[in-house]
Amino acid sequence: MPRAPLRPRKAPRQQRAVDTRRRLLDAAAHVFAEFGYARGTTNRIAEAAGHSIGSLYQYFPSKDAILVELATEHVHEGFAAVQRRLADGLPDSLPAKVLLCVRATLDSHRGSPELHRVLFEEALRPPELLHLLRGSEATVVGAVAELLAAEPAVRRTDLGLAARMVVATVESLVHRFIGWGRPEDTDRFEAELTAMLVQYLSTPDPAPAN
Amino acid sequence: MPRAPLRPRKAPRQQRAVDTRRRLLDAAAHVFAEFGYARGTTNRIAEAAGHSIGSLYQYFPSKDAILVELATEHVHEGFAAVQRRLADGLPDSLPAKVLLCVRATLDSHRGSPELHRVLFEEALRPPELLHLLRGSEATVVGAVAELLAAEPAVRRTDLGLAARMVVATVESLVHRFIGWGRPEDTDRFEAELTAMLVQYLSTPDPAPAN
DNA sequence: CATAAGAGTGAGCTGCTGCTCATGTTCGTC
DNA sequence: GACGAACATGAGCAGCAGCTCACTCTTATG
Repeated sequence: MPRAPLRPRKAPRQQRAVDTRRRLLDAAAHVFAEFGYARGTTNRIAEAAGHSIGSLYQYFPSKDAILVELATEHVHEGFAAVQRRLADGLPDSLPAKVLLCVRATLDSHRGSPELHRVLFEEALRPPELLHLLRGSEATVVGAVAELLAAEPAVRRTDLGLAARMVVATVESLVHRFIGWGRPEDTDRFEAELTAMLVQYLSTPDPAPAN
Repeated sequence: MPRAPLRPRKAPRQQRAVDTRRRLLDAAAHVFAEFGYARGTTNRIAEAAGHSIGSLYQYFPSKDAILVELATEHVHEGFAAVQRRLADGLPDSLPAKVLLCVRATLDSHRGSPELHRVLFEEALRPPELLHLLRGSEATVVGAVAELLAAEPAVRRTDLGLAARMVVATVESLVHRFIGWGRPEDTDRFEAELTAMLVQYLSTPDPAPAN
């Protein structure tokens, strides 16, 4: 399993090549979601895409490269979704803002929770993936920290720490809920998680013991 | 990769066989932690244990069986550690109780966070592992729910839900912190997480908007 | 139409995986 | 010390993984 460069060895120039590349990527998403990374073989991906294994290696230099590409797309889509939600305007109250974050995170997991699991938990060996993850996490934490700074209801002193706590909590619990919870409990879960975070944020720092 | 029964094909009867089995298991823990499950090969495990591959298959019917055994041990050790902590007596205040849970969870992750990740995130394909996980989680949630019920400071009405939220939050955030945080920030993290949970638990259910 | 480059193919190579089994070594028991 | 059972060995097998490459088909362009 030699490490190969992750950039495509050939860029598609005709439309059908673009389509082929897309079909391969979509098939990879399905195959990884269904079989996991180790058992999601490149031959299976090519077959699921309705193409030969040769075509796959025309556009992706290695199996890892497909994974990284998929993860990159997923992250970018997540950011785009948040932008779209923010286009309607940022709500006023702290609970509403927190709820917005929770819903945005729920959205980005809903599509294919299994794929999400594979991308960001099972197969985080390729260094490029780790970089991507850390980078996007840092971006999100930064944005949340700014959001908190502009919100008078927030009483925490260390906003960087608070932002990291919020992001980690939302990300982790949403992930767990999508995986194990029932869809009809979503409203309940949203409310519960939002309540927890709002309480945390609006409590002064040296938490008074009981 | 045919599915084989997970029980040992031969029980050790002499002391040296017991030792061999232990060495193999310990080596597996190291190898899985270092290489992950897919690349943590049985040959590598045997080599790391200083035994031949044949010996490995005397005591474990398959690679999956080793994983499941390792996970089972890890879970049992976790329970035992909590029992030990509780032997000193259950503290009075809610914050102290929550802090105890947080510390117990920190303990069980500290040993080898990478192994923990492999066992409970990367390689959760074998059905036996899933059963183990769900079972132990249910046990923990049940215990926490009872603990909450006996605590007057808790104002949540749905204690089952609250218990699930607490367990999920502690488990997830501790895991994240161990993986990414710096050891010298542990006290800070403990306090922050405890504060968050205590605030959540001691707030009445229909969270008043701001 | 000619033609060159782009796109697509799939048999098959290399390497490594989980695992077997025929054989050798050590132990407990008499 | 003899002898059977328990223990340990490791060359090697079957199978499949990622990936290559010599080849064919399609398309854009003159």
